Amino acid sequence: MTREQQVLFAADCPHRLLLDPIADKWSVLILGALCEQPLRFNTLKRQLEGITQKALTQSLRRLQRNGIVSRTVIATSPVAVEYQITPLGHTLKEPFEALYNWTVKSLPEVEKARHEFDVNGVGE
Amino acid sequence: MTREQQVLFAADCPHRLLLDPIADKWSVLILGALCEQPLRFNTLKRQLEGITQKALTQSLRRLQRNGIVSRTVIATSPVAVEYQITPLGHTLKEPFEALYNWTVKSLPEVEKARHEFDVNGVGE
DNA sequence: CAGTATCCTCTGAGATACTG
DNA sequence: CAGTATCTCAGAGGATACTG
Repeated sequence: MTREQQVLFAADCPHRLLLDPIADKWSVLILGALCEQPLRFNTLKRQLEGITQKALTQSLRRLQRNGIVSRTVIATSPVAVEYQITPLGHTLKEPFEALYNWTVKSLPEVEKARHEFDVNGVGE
Repeated sequence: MTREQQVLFAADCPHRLLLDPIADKWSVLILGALCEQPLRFNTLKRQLEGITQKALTQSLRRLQRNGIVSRTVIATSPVAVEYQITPLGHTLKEPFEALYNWTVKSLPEVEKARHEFDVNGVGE
């Protein structure tokens, strides 16, 4: 193993750990929505069909803490809260898209492999 | 939201779902190890400090089913089983590295944001 | 050696109700 | 509107024992 890869794949590497709170299912979807435009809590919730209030709050807090989104309270009545992607958060778009492009390109081959496996089993 | 992004971030998109069984913690580490050279079950286990037999077996099966690694039984006594990355699996290296490079570049700014958040709270 | 099989724990996701 | 507080419950994951 090269030195580069030892670092790249070390389990406790702080760089890799950084992805854990950012790359989970809901966070990626939130990022996608906010990349387009700032959104308020309930608008966001409506856009992410299936997310619970609790999950949305938790994800937003995590993203905010990591500097990926910002939270702005607008003192109307009732209060409004706007979430917005930060410049740092915006730089995530490119690597995420690279990964997404891989899935688009590879899905047919993966599906072929799955079918093969499901028919032939683990192989002896 | 552009059409492209609606696709990119749709929760039930089969392309995105493809990442779930591949991009989890152990799978990435296994991929990293196998990228260098084929390895046998217990060698792999020793290299991934902290993984249980169960988790390793499960991850390897999942990766095999998705066409990312291949499994070869060598009929010695006792039996040997060699795991090897497939050409398809190898193409994952590049997008994964792009993401890793992002973490390296962004960690300082993220740490600054975390500190800020932990001191000032959510902000009102 | 390379796994299966079982049991057990314990987090964490979801549903529900409440509030400034 | 934008959350917090509580409860419950399934299931992921660990520890242990067994096997071709």
